[in-house]
Amino acid sequence: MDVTEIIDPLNEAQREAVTAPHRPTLVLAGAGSGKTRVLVHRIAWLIRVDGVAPQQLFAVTFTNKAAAEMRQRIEALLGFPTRHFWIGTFHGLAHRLLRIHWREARLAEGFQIMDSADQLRMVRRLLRDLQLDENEWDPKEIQWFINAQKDEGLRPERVDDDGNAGRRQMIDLYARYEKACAESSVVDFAELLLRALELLRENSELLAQYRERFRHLLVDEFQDTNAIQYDWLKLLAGSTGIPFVVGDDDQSIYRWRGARVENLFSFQKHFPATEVVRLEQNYRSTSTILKAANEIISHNSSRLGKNLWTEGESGELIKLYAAFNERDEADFVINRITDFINQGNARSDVAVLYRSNAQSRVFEETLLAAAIPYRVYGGLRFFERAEIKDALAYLRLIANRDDDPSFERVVNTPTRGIGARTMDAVRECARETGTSLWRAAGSIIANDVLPKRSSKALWAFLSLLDRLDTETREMPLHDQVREVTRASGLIAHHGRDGQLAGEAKVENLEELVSAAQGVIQDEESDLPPLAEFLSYAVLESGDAQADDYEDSVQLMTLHSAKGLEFPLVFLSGLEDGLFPHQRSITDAKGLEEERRLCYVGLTRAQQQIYLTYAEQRRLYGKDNYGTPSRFIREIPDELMEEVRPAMSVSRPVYRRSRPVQMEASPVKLGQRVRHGKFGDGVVLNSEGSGAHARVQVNFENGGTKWLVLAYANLELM
DNA sequence: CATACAGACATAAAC
DNA sequence: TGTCTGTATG
Repeated sequence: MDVTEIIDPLNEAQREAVTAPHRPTLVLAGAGSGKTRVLVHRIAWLIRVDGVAPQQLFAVTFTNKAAAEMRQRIEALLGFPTRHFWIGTFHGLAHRLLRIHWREARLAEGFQIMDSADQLRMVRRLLRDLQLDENEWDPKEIQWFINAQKDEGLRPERVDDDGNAGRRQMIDLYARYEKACAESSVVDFAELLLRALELLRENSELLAQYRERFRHLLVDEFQDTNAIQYDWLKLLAGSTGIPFVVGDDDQSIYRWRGARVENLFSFQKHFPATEVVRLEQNYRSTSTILKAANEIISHNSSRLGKNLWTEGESGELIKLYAAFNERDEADFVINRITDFINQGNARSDVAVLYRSNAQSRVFEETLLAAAIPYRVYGGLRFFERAEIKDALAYLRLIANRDDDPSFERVVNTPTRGIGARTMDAVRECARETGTSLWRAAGSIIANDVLPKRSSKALWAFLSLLDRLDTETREMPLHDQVREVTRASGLIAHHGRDGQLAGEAKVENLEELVSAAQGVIQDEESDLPPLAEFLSYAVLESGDAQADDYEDSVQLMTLHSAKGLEFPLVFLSGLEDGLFPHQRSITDAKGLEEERRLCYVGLTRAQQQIYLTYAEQRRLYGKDNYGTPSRFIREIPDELMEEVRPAMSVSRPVYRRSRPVQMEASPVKLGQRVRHGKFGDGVVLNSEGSGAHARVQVNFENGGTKWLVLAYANLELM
């Protein structure tokens, strides 16, 4: 067996991880240390050397992009297709399980998935039905609440109201929301995970079957897992499964989205025989950049601890530019970019990073003025565009008539004389009889309670859908999609307006037809092509500007930069209040996450990084006078040089001042402590105060533990 | 029923 | 400040 291909390109630590014995393995992989490579080679090793069958693998990532890249690299290494491998996102794999076992999961066969926008509409409708004021009950907040509970694995019955009336109302809304979802046979993203978890938890035979099958559970970006995702892993692993997780606590930047770095800390405790491998050699950045990154992140306390190093050169110093205002900042950045391009470099080798999306505007305007092509990450994606969602709503209704959110969306799009009064009557009827809008509409027509004209319009809509269903059922998917966009009147509707925008919408609808052509059938879940396409549209809605192949400068938030790398990086808006963001600045955990974000930003750069801040910044129409970010101060002077435009009056170089200490908790994160029984360790986390204060300690001789401060008798060192 | 206008809203975002 | 959403209006 030729294993050189798998082993040769690896360094010692990577090799140790890839060839690790079949027991729980935790790979702590620093930025640019070859994390994906390790996962890919591990899978190849398991198959080629250890004789593991592909169907015994269960490999999870967070994005479709990461899953696709993993697939592609495995195929390149193994030389055969991985179509039937269980490699995908948590949501994608959960969905696959639910499609196979929809009956056991108590779902309708044709259940549909709602995206966050659909979910918000659903919440709004619920509030309207209950006649609750949207100003008092913020739909977004309710949506957030519901998702947060689901992310923690909590059904309404199990959420504690803390004796708080407002909270009780939220819980009630959550319960009603669940009921509405069930009546419409729709599930939201969090529901996919929770339902799949419950499916396995409540069906011991199924669980046994899958435990037997999936022996090797591989998880990418483990620091980003939330409570249910970790529960999933633990449940599926049982005592026989072999988890192999890769993560970096220093790159955990999604706490606000439910991610728990703690999962990384408690992994060893849950899987006692865990082998830990640290990947600390970096292949991406110059040593100057790495030193700065290491230095910054060392100001964080709750860390497992890692130190990146490189065999590479020290490279250029980090450049710091103090701009007068945000326009000056953009001018400076774009001038540097112009120089870089004029030296013969590709535009796509440059990234401009910022903390919040609002900052992109000035850069866009300046790039536009300089006629430099650019690409902004984020924004509306193809399957999220209004006209596409309209078309999908028709298709969803064909697949599942009870899909209320879709019904609401298109009953009167394009307009067909079904107004607010008619819909009020339909909703009222649906609520009273506890059925879907579709059924309610049918019975309202039958009972003849509406004015003739309204009744006729409603009937026309119902029969349009029935007709579309029967007439297109036997067609190939893309023909069905084409026919639906035409017969629904959507094409005519957008084509009619004669505007450029309308033309683009028609083109998008045509694009949807081609997208339908490319759908690949999942053999195991055996979905009809339409259902396959619809779930693909929600779960894999793709990039915002997928069609942009022109060589262009990359503009994105720090969050979307994670996982990417560029020879030249600009880290902009380094002002206290902007980065770190105002809303995280007063909270120790929030601030540490901001610092990790800064660490992520720095480690994106391969050769050169510029840090910029503005002394004055106009944001949302208001002028702000910021102080330079504290993160700048945390970089040693000798790694940085201040640059100023040739013409400007010289000013004193920005001086470091004492960092401000802010910490309410009795024991500081990062504090070294000694315990009578467990020995020495480092405080990773803390919660509560006074008699209830607890701290999480990472002990040197194995494992992390939560201890009640009042009893633990910890000795501070 | 399309258009105009007022008002809300702006941390980050994958599925 | 600019954009998006919902509603008032002709």
